[in-house]
Amino acid sequence: MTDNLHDILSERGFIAQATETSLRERLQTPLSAYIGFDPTADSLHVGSLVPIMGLYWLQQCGHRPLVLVGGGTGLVGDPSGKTEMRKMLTREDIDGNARSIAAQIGGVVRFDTSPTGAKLINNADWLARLNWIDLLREVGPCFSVNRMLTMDSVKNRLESGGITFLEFNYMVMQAYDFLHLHRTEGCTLQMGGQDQWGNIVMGIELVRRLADVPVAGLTFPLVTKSDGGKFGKSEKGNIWLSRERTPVYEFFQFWRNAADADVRRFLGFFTLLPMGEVDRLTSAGGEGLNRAKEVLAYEATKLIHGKDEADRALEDAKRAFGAQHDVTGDSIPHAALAAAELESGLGVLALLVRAGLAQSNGEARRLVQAGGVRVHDRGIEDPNHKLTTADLVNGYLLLRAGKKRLFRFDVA
RNA sequence: GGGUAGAUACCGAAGUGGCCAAACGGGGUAGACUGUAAAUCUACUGGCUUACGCCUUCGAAGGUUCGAGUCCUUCUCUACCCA
Repeated sequence: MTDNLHDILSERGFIAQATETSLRERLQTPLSAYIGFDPTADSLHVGSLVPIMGLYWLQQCGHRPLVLVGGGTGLVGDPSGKTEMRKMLTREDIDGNARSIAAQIGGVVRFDTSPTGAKLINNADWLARLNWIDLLREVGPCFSVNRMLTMDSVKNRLESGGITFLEFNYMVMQAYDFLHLHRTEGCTLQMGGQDQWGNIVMGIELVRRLADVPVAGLTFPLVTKSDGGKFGKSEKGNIWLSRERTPVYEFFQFWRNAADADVRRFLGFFTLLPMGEVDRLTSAGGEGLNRAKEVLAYEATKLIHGKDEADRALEDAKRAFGAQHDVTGDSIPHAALAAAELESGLGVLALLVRAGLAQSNGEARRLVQAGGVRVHDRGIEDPNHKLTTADLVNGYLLLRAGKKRLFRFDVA
C-alpha cells in the first residue's frame, strides 16, 4: 500500500517517458493525477487497458485518480496518430459514451469520495462553457504557434494532408484541462499514452506559466505485438472491453493466443500478479509459456469480466481444446437450431454462414475446399454436404473452421 | 482565385480502349509443421451459382464506342505550386 508508484510502474513496464527525473520523489506523497479517455465509442478496447491499469496502480499506491472523460475534447477530436479527420459525434452520443466508459473503468478502479477514491470528471463541464475572448486572452499568449507546428501530432498531419483549425485547437483544449484540474482538484500529474506526450507537455507548460507550479507528466508505452501487428485486433476486429461487442469467450481467446514474446510484458500490463510470479511463470520459456498464456487469459478476463466469467471461460476453453473436446460450455459460441430445420438436411455452407464462421457462401465454400471445416471431428470435403439429425451428437452440432474457430448449434 | 498531379478491391500500389473481378505487396483465412506460439512453406482472398457461367465493382453523374478502370464532359474530394 505504501509502495512507490514509480517503482511499480517501472517494474511492470508502464513507463515510456516522464517529464522529470524526480518523479519518484514526488510520488512519495499522495497526489491527484489524471488520465483522459476519448468518448468516441460506447466501449473502450484493450488498448485503453494500459492507462486503466495505470490508474489502478496509482490508486493502490495511495494516490487519487481523476478519470477525465473527454466530453468536450471529444467534440473536437484528437489529431494525434490520425491521418485524417475524425467524423464528428453529436453531443448526445458523446455523453452516452462517456457514461459507458466510466462504468467500465469503474470495474477496475474504485470510485468514491475517500482520499484515494477515483473521481469522474467530464471536461465538457468547463470546456463547453468557456468564453472565446476570455480564453484567448488568458491562455492564448502561452502558446507559440511555431512550437505547436513542430509537435509530432501536428507535423505528421501537415505532412499527410493537412490539419484543420478545429483539430489544431485540440491540444490547447487538452492543455487547458490540466490547468483546470490543477486549479479545481489540485492535480499535479497527467498520465497518458505515448501518443499524448505532446499534449501532456503543453499542459504542463501552461500550468507552470499561469499557476507557477511545477507539475509532471508520464506516458505509457504504446503496446505492440512482437510480430509488428497492431495490438488489440483479432480476425474479427477490435477487442473491446464490453461483452456485447466482444464476447467473453473471444476476449479470453485473444489473450490465450498471445505470442510467446509478448506474454511476459502482457502479464505485467494486464494482470495484477506480482512480478515475481510473472517471472516464475515465464522463466520456463518455450512450451512452458503455454501455461503462462493460460494465466494471462484468465487474469485479464477476471479483471474485466469478473471471476465467475473468467472461471467459466477458462474451464470451457480447457475442455474444448483439451483431449475430450467437450464443447458444451456456456461460454462457447452457440445458438439454438430447430430440429425441424435439420429434418430435411441443411447445407454446411449455409450453416457456416449462420454461425458467423464465414461471411458468405463463397467464403464458406472456399473454407470447405481448403479442408478447414469439420463437423464435430469429421472433416467435410464436399461443399454441398448436407447435415441432418444423424449428425447430432448429444443434441448438438459442432462446426469447426480451422483449429480455433468453433460454433455450436444446440438442437431442440 | 490560377496551375499541376491525383482519387483503383481491407490497406499500399500497378493498369492508359477488348486478353480486367482487375498484376504485385501487405493484411486476412485455411492447410502442413507445432505448444490454442513464432518463423517458414502452400492455397485461397467481390457476390451468386447445378463452376457452365451470371451479377456488382476501379471518386460521382452523364456521354463516345460493338466494347471503358482505361477516351470526353461536368461535379466532388485531396496533395503540391502560384496569387
